[in-house]
Amino acid sequence: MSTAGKHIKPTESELEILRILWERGPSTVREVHEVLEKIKDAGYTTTLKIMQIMHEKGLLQRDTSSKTHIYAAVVSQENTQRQLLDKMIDTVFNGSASQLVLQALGNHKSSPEELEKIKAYLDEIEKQQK
Amino acid sequence: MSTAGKHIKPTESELEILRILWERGPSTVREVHEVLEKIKDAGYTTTLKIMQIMHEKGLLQRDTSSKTHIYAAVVSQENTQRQLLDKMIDTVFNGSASQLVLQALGNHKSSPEELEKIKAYLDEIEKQQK
DNA sequence: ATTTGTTTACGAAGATATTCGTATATTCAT
DNA sequence: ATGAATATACGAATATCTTCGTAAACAAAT
Repeated sequence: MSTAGKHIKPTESELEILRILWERGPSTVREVHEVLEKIKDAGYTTTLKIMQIMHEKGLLQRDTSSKTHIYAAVVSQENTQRQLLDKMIDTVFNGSASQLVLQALGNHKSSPEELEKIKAYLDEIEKQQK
Repeated sequence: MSTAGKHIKPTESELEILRILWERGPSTVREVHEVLEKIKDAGYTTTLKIMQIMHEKGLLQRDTSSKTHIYAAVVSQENTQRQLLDKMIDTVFNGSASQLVLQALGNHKSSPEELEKIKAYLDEIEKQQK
């Protein structure tokens, strides 16, 4: 099964670490922890432990060739986003993606450029459906 | 603090029950359980327990005037949707609502009517921004 | 009134997530 | 080589969620 097909369910803590790894690319525990500390207070071994567990679960891969291991996300940000979004649409928005879209647009200021991008995308979808 | 301001975090099981209560309105444990059974196998006392806990947490209110208690959601569906969506935008989509919107539109077939509705809504937003 | 069925209350077991102390191993500077 | 700093490994405590068995309260039927 490819990465795209995996159905993953990172916990809150795991998601925080994934975000850092997506942002930074492959990193050591220390590097991840230093970023994490800024938004959360946790001990170093806590971060280490979670990353080890994530590795066991297959969420992270690690390079142990040097003493200081280097971890990297196995799952892509996009796939994770899609999975979590799909689940939210299903369980929170009764399966209606457009209901979610309307909520999202209503409660967040989007720039005119972003709105245009969305409209252009809608046009594209409509064309394809014809 | 009003209902709108509460920051709630229902668990998976709690969300399932909330959905049923939003759909049905105030209901007994038995009524909720019978719906729940269709999508999940769980014992009656399990459903009861979760609803009792939800009541303790303030997620549900209950009417104990008759022997068979009647439970109702304290939080509205819309507020819950907004809260969970906000959190997802923040933690999964790096704060970009439009990024989420594009994902949602891309991965779900929406009907032409729904797409039109979204476009109309976008037009409205743009007008307001002028 | 006794039985039968339904409901709530209580408590505890099992599962998972989170946290961290401590031990062990490794590296590096002296 | 010895000591200081840093890394990993391990295990356990704590918290939360989920599940359900059992008991007690209550209601309805016979």
